[in-house]
This record gives sequence, structure tokens and C-alpha cells, in this order.
Amino acid sequence: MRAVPSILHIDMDAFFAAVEQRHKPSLRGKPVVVGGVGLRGVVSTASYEARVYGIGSAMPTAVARRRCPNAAYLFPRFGAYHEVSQVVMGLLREVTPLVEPVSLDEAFIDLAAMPDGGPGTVEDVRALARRISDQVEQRTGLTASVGAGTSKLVAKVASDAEKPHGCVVVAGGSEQEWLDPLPVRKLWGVGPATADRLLKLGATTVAQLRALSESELVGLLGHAWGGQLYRLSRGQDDREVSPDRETKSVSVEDTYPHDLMDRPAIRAAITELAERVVRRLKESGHTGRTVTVKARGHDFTTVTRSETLAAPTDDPRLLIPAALRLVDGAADAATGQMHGIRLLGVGISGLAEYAQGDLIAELEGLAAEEDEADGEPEREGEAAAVRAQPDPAPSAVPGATAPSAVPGAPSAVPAVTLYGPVPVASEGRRWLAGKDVRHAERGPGWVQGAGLGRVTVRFEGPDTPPGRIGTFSVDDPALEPVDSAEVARAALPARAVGH
DNA sequence: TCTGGGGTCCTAGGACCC
DNA sequence: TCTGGGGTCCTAGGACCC
Repeated sequence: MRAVPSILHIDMDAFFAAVEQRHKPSLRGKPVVVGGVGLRGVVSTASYEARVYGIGSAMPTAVARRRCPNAAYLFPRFGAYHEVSQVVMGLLREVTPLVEPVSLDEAFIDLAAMPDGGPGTVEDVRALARRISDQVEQRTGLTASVGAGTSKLVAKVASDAEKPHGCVVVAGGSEQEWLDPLPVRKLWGVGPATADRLLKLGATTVAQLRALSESELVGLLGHAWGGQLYRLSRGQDDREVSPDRETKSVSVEDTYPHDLMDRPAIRAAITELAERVVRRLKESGHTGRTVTVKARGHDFTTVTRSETLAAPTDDPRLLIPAALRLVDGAADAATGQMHGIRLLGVGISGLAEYAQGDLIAELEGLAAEEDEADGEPEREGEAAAVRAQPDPAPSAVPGATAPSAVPGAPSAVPAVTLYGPVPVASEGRRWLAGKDVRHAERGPGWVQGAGLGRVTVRFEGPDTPPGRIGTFSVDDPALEPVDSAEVARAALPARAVGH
């Protein structure tokens, strides 16, 4: 545990509303509410003038309008918020290289990572925190609240303590004393459900929470969270400020102003959402393996259904059908087969950096279809047959053979490119995926073969147990047969790749 | 009052493998 | 021959945050 409170949390005050007020002087000093303005909208941010009327985040806009009809109700302009956010984050990066943005309006920074080692005393920290706060105001015209502590938890709670425009520094050694009188709800991660459970054990303040034993908390809240809260209530928090956290999932969802009442409307909506999420996935430079569909019924019953593909992909021709396979079951479960759907969503997780693995996912996806079609049982150690489909353009795969590049192939004729070491069928059931596929990147086992007609590739991958050989075939009667021997020969040395 | 949209992390059970 | 335990993956749901 560090002695100097060198972790800072910077939190912009009523950020979205403040940006709007800066943008439009006529809104200054007036109640401003930013959020969904439609029938089913909720408040994202209320200006301090609006909070006086009891308006707060996550409140239905309809309620807010009743409480303060004269406020300005504005739809969020994320582009504008993003720009201001960049200015703030840039400023913080001038102070220290260790900046962890939490959201558009919030970040942790670690002063101990400053080139000169950072401030050595509480007073130095206080002076620097004030200077940062002043600079934010100068450069953006907006105010921020700053908290400083020896841990993320304390810094976060401190920034919230004197909002707006607060600056609270909690000296090393005084954390526990400072936290004790606070309601448990102030601790980061304690929401309504946890607070309720703690209340049953008689704990409403941090001091009372601290009187509980670790085993009591674990019994109440589960292993991870119980233990964590036991330590947090003592000001013990060794989480680092980490600048580049990986994205774990991408998702898109819509609440519809009027419930969707029939299957065609639901399927059309899910297709549109899936297209959007794939676009976002590609923009982020990722591929993903698991598709999740979310549905919420008229009575707010919310369910998810998910499916994991064999390998990460960003191909809409695999992802959209996956979403469509899931949506009927999800919608039925959310509505009890009656009434409408108020929300639909599509998410993709199991992300990987974009790699050529998506092509293999494509092949696997097609294999799954043929499985259903012919019902042919797979033999031990043998992969599913793969049927080429119209238009499987390999697109941006590095080194992929585009359909048009296959000599003599009509443009509508599919070409299939196999990369090696091609994932090996696991017990004949499915392709090894994800991490295994990454072994396929370049190297002596790299296989590329374009197949027209029936192409059967026998191969062994780096992880193939002795004696297990996968078989891969592409079958389309409309195509000319090609010699598969070359592909097969190229595939076999793949065995050496993994050593 | 009637509940957004984007995320993260955790739990628990079942399948499967060794 | 019968039974066991641990690890990993997948799915579904829930709590929480901004």
C-alpha cells in the first residue's frame, strides 16, 4: 500500500448537460435534461438546476417532465461529448502516462507514474489536484470533481464526496476513519441489491459493514464479491490503474416506442440490429465467437439466448443467421408467446483481434448446416463435411483467394480457401477454435488451396493427437473437379508446426 | 413513475474430458 | 467393473456502473 494518496479520480460534473449548456448560452443557469426524449426514454444526465426538482439519472423522462415541464429536454449528442472527453483525457496524459478512462466523463490517473516520481506529500498532491481541476476548466469551460487516495476505491469515493467542483484528498493512513461514517451505498459496487442484503445484517454504514466477518460476507454475497467487500470496507484495494483494458464484448440494443407484435417484424428488427453490431465489430478491428440475442417482453421480462461459433468471425453471413436462429426462442421466452416485444438486442463476445480465423468459422458454420441437412453421423476424429454456399467472399482475409481469382470460375461460383493447420475436428464433433486457430498464422504449415468441385483435405494440426486425422470436403455438383492432392500435401506438414 | 444503452464481472449448473 | 474428482467450456441470469 502506498503512503502518498497518488491515485486520482477525475469526474466531470453533470457532463452531458454541462456540454449542452456551454454549447448554448441560453441554457445556462436553467434546468437541462439530457436523455431519451421519446415515449420510453430515461434521463442520462440532469443539470444541477434540474436536480433541484428531484430529477436524476435513470429516471423515466416522462416522470422528469411531470416534475419539471419547463426544463430543456435534449437528445444526447455523443459526438460533442466525445470531443470534450478527448480534450480532458489529453490533458490528463500530459500529467502522467498512466491514465485509465472509465467512461467519457471519468478517469483514474496514477501520479506515481509521473516522470519525476510524482508528488511526495499530501500537500503536493492537493496542489496538483487543484491545478488539474483548474486546467480542465480553462480548456473545456466545464468543471470537474477530483478525488485522491491511496487506492482506486478511496479516490473514487473522494471525487464524489463534494460534487460539484470538489477536490478531496484522503491522506494515507486515514482511509478507514474517513470511510467509516459513509453509507455502504457510497462504496463502488454496492448497489440496491447488495445494500438490501447488508441491511438484513444490520449494516448501513461502512463502520457497521466492517464489523461483519469475512465468512458472513462471503455467505451473503458469494466468494468473489464477499471477499472483495470485506477488504474494500477496510480501505484495502490493490487494483492498479491500467490504461489499456481490452474490449470484451460489443452490443447493440433498441427499445421500440411500440411493442413489436409479430414474428416478421421481430426478425426484421433483429437482422437490422445484427447488421449494426457487425459494423461496430469491424470498426473496432475485432472478430467474435459468441452471439447473444436479448429480448424483453411487454412486462419487462428479459431473457438472453446465446450461441458460440467454432471460431471468431466478423462475417455477417455467419453472425446474422446465428442471431436469427436465436431470436424466436428468446422472444417466446420473453413474452410467453403472447403480447409484444419492447426491446431487442444483439451482442458479440469472445472477441479476438481480427485474424484469418474467420474463414475457418465460415467453413465450420457451413459444416453445421450440412450436418442438419443430411444427418450423416460423423466418425471419430473426422471433421464435418463442408458444403460451399453461394457468395462466401473471403473479403479482407490476408492472402485469401478471392472467388474472382479462381480461374474459370463464374463470379457466382464459390471458392473456398483453406488455411492450415486447419483446425482439427475434436472427436468428430466440432472444429477446434479460437486460440488453436491462431497457430495458423503463417509459418511452415500455412496452407492455401482454392477448391472447385469436390476437394477433400486430409490434415493433421499441431494439436492433433496421433491417429486423428480430420477430413474436410467441399462439394458442389455445379463445379468442376480439381486435383485435391496438392492441397492435401500442403496440409499434411502442418503437423510439424506446433512441434 | 414505469423503467435506455453501453459495458464489466460473477455465479451456477451441465457437458465433457482426463 | 464401478466410481470419483478436477478442470474447462458453454449457457443463462443477475448485479452493478456510467
